[in-house]
Amino acid sequence: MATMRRARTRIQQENRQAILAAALEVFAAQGFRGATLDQIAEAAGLSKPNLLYYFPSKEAIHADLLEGLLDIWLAPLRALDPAGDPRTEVLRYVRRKLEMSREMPRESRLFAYEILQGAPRLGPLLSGTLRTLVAEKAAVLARWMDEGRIARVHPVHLIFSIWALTQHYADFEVQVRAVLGPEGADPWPEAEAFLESLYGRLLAPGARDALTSR
Amino acid sequence: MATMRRARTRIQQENRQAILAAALEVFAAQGFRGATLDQIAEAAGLSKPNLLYYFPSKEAIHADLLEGLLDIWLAPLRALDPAGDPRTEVLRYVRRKLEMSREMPRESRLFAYEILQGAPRLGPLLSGTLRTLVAEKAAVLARWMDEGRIARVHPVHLIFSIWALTQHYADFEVQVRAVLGPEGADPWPEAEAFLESLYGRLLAPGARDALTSR
DNA sequence: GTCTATATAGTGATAGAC
DNA sequence: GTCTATCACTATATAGAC
Repeated sequence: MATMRRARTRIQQENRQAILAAALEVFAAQGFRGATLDQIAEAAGLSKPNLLYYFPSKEAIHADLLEGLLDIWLAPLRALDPAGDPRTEVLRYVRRKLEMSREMPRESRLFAYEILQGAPRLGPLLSGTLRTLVAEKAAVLARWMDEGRIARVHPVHLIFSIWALTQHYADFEVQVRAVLGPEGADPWPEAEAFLESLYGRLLAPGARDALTSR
Repeated sequence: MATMRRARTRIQQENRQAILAAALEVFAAQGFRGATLDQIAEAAGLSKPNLLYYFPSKEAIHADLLEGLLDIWLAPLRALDPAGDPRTEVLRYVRRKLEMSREMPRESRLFAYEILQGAPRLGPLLSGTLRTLVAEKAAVLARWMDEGRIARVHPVHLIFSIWALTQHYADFEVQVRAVLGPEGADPWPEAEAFLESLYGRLLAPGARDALTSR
């Protein structure tokens, strides 16, 4: 009757989750090639052969992790509401995306490794799902610009900028902390304040570029 | 009399350069662990043992590449002139940094892999050289803000934002191109225009945040 | 200086006892 | 289902002929 999950027992489900959690940790720290099954098995508290009882290969574990990631990653952009107030919506998107970097830095790095390598696994999803979603939301932004409700900038690059700025704090966290120093303040609230200023000023409807002497 | 370089003959110098160029290509594409000596040797047009005649190990090649990189990478920030016009200086910095991403995407990715991994090799330089330089230039920016010549934002995060935005176009180029699509315009001029708008508006002295309904 | 051949270590994956 | 032992393969690095 009920559709059965592949993993039947409680222990099996827990072990699968433990493996995925361990693998996320290791892949995010070292990348796919840098990670070894030994490390993952130890972090998961299992023997290597036992780990391979749950997943057929290292590749399969990695694929499992990536599979759901893009959807989670894009949820904040999906939530951008065409019926909402433009600046509120954009600023909320920025805040949510930054929050995800703070709460899920390992997922961010897993994603960063994948893109850096040329997206061998989720390449098709980038040209498919991702491209479609960005086109849709860029159209919403463009409409808001047409209506004069936010300043006019290239909407797709606006989205790129939000990705770059928010993910930077997760992916380059080591550098951020090295520069701020051991006594440095918590970077996250500073980052949030900075990004709010930045996008507040960028999108203010009356905004015009400062004179640039090129 | 003349201080001799270690590599004496012309061929040796050329081979060394060929190896470094090949290694940059491979490391930037696959990361340190993902790269193999076979790939590097083939790209350099040498046999693997011959390659190891020039460098004692894979690690040594990688170290050699990283060694000079930080200085090159930070040259544009070093060039920020405290005596110049604030907005001109910042916008020039942004343009130079973006140009470096366009002209040296492999170096950018080599650097990105290193930071993602937790900067195991150039960690000390980040807390030393880099931190000092950023502190110095942040002080310049802060002075300009005190004088009301550019708008007040957190100067260090301002620098972070320039790094994040410019390097994004090199490190995540695959994603940028996937989203823009096969027919998409050349992203680089678009990126330059976008970044000029963004920093022009962010730094305009009279700029105030748009009202944000949090 | 450059090659062929090979030593050595590490890693993904499997066999088979329990 | 889980373990010990091990295979097969790959990759770094070296030895020694030329």
